[in-house]
Amino acid sequence: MTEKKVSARDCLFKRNEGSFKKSMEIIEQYCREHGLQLTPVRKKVFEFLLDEPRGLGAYKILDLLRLSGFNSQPPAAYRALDFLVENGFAHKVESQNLFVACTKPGSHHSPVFMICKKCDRVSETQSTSLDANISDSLRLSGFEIEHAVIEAEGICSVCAGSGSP
Amino acid sequence: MTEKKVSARDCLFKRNEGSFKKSMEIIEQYCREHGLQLTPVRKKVFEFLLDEPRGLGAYKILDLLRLSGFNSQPPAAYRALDFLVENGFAHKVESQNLFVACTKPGSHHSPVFMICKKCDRVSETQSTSLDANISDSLRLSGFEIEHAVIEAEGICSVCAGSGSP
DNA sequence: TTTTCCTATGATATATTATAACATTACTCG
DNA sequence: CGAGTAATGTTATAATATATCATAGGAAAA
Repeated sequence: MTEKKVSARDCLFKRNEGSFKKSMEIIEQYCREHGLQLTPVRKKVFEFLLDEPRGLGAYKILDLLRLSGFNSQPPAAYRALDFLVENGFAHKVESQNLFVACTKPGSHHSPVFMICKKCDRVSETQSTSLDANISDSLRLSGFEIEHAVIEAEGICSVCAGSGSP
Repeated sequence: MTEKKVSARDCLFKRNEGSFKKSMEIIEQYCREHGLQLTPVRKKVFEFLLDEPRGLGAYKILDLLRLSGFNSQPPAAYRALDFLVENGFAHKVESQNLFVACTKPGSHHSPVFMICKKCDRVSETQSTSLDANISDSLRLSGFEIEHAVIEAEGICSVCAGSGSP
């Protein structure tokens, strides 16, 4: 209960190269094993997401693609994002219209997001007990959950700890 | 294999006139007591929301306003919605870009939505135990929640045909 | 009463987010 | 090869949301 409180991706304010490489390797392997095509544009978009803990809007991604030599139109970005989201490599944060790399790529799960209003960082956790609670609570009302969007806005521990914004 | 969508109005639990009037009366009183101006356009938008359990998009509301003789532009709809949401009379369902009347107007709370994929009906609950769980879970990671978006997609009890609501 | 201020609304324009539709490429597999 | 599928290119447009400045209208101060 002491170790796994905060996702590594967000807790520290710097991306660590080890986990970056690891995430990329994980999805590369996953794609090989599942016959999925991790095409250049899809891989690039995943890189962008890995590199931005605050998440990226689709049009920001489009800009970045163009800067990287992909002369893309909106559908190119959305298609890459669709691929990443469908395969569990990324998530859409609905309340912000923004996309983030998944911290557990390839595993199907019900993510919980924490969005810091000060630093805009988006952290992801998987709270199984929370999921269970939601399921229980809503199942009591006879509702069969297929998917849950859980997004908390507030102040992250780092920003709360530091005196100034 | 396309399953026929059930019209929300054919759904079992129909909107009942008593609770409609009650909601309107509640927010009228609340506005009187708090010096808030429940102007014609604001009141009309709240009526639209009360009358549509599937929720309404901002531009649908704009259409309805025009049909009601308000010759409005988008900001008119968004301003009315801002007013209703800020004062706890309505909510935005982020994952659907759609607005619903609040079932507990005037009280500040953390709503949980259930969105049925078959009948599109949006139901709101307030799960205090759920809130507590989310708070606890995230507070463990040092995150201070200010607001939580919790939206479950699935099949409602009526559409599932599974027992009582 | 007139002025002042504040709130709400009107009106125009534009920003942002997302998808439809159809053409083309390219990859795989028989 | 040739047919079929997946991915991408391309154009256009839909859907959602906000910025900005102008106008109106009532409450309250002067």
